[in-house]
Amino acid sequence: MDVLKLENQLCFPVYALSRHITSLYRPHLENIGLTYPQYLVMMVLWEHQHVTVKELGNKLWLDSGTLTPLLKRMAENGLLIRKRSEQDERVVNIIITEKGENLKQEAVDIPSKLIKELATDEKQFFLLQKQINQILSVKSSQNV
Amino acid sequence: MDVLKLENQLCFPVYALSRHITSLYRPHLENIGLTYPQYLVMMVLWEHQHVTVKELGNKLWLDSGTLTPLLKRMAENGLLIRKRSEQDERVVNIIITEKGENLKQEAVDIPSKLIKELATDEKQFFLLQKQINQILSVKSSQNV
DNA sequence: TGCAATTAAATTGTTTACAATTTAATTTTA
DNA sequence: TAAAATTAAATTGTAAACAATTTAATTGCA
Repeated sequence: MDVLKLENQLCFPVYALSRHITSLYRPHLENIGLTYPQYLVMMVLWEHQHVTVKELGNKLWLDSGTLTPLLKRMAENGLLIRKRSEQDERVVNIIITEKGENLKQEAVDIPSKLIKELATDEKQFFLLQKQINQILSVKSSQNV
Repeated sequence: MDVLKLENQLCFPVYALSRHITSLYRPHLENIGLTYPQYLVMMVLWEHQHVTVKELGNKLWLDSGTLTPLLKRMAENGLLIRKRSEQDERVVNIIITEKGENLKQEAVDIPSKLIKELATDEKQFFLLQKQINQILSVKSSQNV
């Protein structure tokens, strides 16, 4: 087996599926004014109301180089507030706003829509990780 | 189950794993002067020697907006030549150079290194897609 | 105590991604 | 055959990602 053939790669399907999933989310998230990484931030805030940038980075595996500009954009859109901690001036707290809280109602139907788009039924969705290649071949045949 | 909790997402692990894999590739690819998407292009060229931008886009699921600047950088690095087709002036052919061909020898050991870094043995690697969450939880515990 | 080490964000610079539009060439069809 | 439709790349603009560095605050320890 030629280990440098694209078809023999196991990493490429993960990379391609990740972008495919993001593209499925995009139209739904666009309706509520979010990008996919911003949606991930909102999910953390819907659960916790406030987190530090550091904590957010640990949960999403993103560093401040990615998060700082992303959170500034979200603050401009009124979804959260960036507030430097008074106990430790190095720390920046990210606090969800009323507008951010309200957005949850508009987002609540998105996951079920994604399930429908990614797979034919819920059961198949929960086997997703086992079926990366199969789903990619479906997308592939749709595109050709 | 709260469908908007991060821990209940099935798409986030795919997104996180994809970035994790890229970060594992990075030091190896840096040694031979490639980024991960550029490495994907080289794999196509090592197999086919020449392709059109359109064909490359179909294989990698990337559009000309991504590929054009990426291919220009690779052409600057001498890995390939961009040559507009004479039969159809709309088409741009991407042709691998001698330097690009020679790079394959330097890349040939990378996949086996990745297997070792992603999983403990080759068998486990081939179960990768079934184990996304498990591998992510390993990475998670390493990071905390 | 006071200086070195560590830590948290921010900044800088480069490289993807990708939507939307533009440009130029080729096909189709009225 | 000439205008309309289609196609392939390129361009423009925005938003991630992330390495490397910088800034400023806090901790640790000599």
